[in-house]
Amino acid sequence: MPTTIRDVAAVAGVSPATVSRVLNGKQDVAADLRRRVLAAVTELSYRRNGPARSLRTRATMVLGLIISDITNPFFTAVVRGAEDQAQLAGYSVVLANADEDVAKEARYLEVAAAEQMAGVLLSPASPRRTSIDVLVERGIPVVTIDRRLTAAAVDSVTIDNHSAARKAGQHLIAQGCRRVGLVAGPVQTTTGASRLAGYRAALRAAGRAVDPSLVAYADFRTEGGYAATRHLLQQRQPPDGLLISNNLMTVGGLTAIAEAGLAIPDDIAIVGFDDAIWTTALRPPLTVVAQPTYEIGQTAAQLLLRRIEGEKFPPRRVVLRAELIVRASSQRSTGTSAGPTKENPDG
Amino acid sequence: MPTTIRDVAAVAGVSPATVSRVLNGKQDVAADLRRRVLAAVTELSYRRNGPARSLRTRATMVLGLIISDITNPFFTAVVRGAEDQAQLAGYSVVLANADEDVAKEARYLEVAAAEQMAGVLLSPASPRRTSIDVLVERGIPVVTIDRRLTAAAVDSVTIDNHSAARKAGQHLIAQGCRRVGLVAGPVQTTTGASRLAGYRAALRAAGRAVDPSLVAYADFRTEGGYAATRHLLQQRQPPDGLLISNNLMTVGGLTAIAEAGLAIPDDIAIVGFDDAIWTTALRPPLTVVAQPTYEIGQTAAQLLLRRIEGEKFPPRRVVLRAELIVRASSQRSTGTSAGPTKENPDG
DNA sequence: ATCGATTCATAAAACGATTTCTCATACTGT
DNA sequence: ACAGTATGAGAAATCGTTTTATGAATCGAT
Repeated sequence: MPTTIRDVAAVAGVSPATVSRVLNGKQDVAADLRRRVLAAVTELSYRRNGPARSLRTRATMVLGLIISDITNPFFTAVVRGAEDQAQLAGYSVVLANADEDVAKEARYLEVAAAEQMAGVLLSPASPRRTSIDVLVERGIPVVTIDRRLTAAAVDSVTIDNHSAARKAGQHLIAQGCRRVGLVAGPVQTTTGASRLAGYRAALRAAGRAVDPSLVAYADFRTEGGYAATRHLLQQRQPPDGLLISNNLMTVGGLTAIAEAGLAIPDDIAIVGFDDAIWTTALRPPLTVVAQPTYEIGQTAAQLLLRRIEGEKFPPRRVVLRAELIVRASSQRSTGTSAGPTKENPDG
Repeated sequence: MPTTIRDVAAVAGVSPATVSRVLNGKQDVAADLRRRVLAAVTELSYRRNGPARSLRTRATMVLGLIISDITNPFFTAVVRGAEDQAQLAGYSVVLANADEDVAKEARYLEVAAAEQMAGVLLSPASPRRTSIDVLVERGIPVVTIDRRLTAAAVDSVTIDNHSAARKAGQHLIAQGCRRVGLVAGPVQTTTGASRLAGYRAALRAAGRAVDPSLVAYADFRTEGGYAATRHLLQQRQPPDGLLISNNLMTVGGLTAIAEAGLAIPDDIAIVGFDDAIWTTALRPPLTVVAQPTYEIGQTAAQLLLRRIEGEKFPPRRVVLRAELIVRASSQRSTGTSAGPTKENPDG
């Protein structure tokens, strides 16, 4: 039923081999033959059979994109960058949602291998327990995004989490916050750990002690952020400035703060991670560490495509710069020369 | 280099045919042979070659998911539902972002046909100009989500947009809003049109005239929502209640309202569409028409899988119920017995 | 005018699985 | 004990494309 390359060849009066060459732009085919073939193709509205092609060439035009949480707007923006870039090169993108689950992730990596995908973009659920051996064995290139793997020597595209978190912390200190807290992500992810380290560096740079009671750990999810923030606010000496390590947790954190009846930024100044669309709809608008999400996806896809083309170079670690966007949620009316305004309810 | 079915057959001391039968659970294979095959499979860590399999069976285990805007959280939630469901049945999901562009969409539909995908989930960019003929010709089933196609007789999963918008409108009226406005989506989408119709129905049911100056049209995007809302607020008689037809436009609308210095809900009561994660982080929390996003994806995938299995039934139009979640952004202190509080700036 | 070099198209062999068709073996019933 | 029937396994064809190896034809140069 479906038209094959033979049908096209018959209509054009040539052999299947010639049709194949025309379609792939290979070698030289006489101009008139090429025209006849192209005419036949459009006449029959012929489309190559992908699987047959893949079988023969031992390669698909498909990139796997295994991300750890598809509901996180950060990743969807990354997906968009990768997808646009892939499409430019004629590749399509297969999306898989590993849900921060190493087992589920492993299953998808196997699928990628079985389907002979051209390459895989991966935000590993764990830097140590995630194994990409299945792909490496088969020569399928991998680029990790947002996070790194400890063992494997593969390309990665991340942001400078440490310095971003440090800058955010220093900003809060400069705004006059006496007790700067942190809602940290899982320390077993490289992002979680780096942001925690950056926060600590900011405190040290300001000559302050790192008070463990000002750090709460959560799981990068909304509920986790809510619980962690609540916990911090219930301390005897709650924070008057808070850095939250990702956008979902920020949503939870803001809810907890609102429930506690605290005013932002005067009772507590807030800096979040990731510049989601809704940050400017908040009152006050949210100060954030903006990650170049689209660019992350784009860069990672470019790197992957170069590997797929067979280009050789030592594993590259691309680190993109995150930017602190200061908005009202962290700007104290009191400014740097802050007096003792700690117990100052909103007027 | 990669191990094939012949290698497995050799190790197990059987024919490739038997290996195939074991792997597909076909017919009866003697227990001891089956054991030997399975042992060989694990020993060689053999994985079937997907393309070869697809070539022979003329079917892939891949579902295409072509959505109109991947940055819209509504769709990512849908994706998640579909993806979970597909995975349960052993299918993987290929994601494509059509960007509300009919041409780009057409290209992806062609790819789906060429790759012989098992089925396609689609949120059509246009009810009329989107053509799924390429797929229908090849017998590839299609289920549309969120929107419908006028011409094609395919299954669809949508929500009851009309009644949802009507209920939202009636709620605003019940809250004492005198001038209920609408930020409408593109009328060429079925969702945009239905929500507009539902809004009008609410006004008519309350015995009010439909004032065209209270309706602004936009494109389902943030910037569009911002511009449309600004436009409405600049009217001589601006709305004191506003229904916004999707979540991205709501973000823009809220920004415009904040810039105008209006207080929610007293100056203007707001109801948005889609219960995104951030709606509860807003102050006041946002009243929304909550769509069962995950369930939409799930149901659509189930329907598609049944079609793929070859089940026959007349085209089904599944309509899921959306729910109005009333929060503070629409609850007037004045209640139903509202007095003339129209020109009341925030205190 | 002939030879050699070049161009361009075809025939046929892969690619790795599934599946039809065939056949050997064992088993049942009389 | 024998004919007939299940039963299970193998040989080989097939899916639609790419690609190598082969060969025909054209052209230029001596």
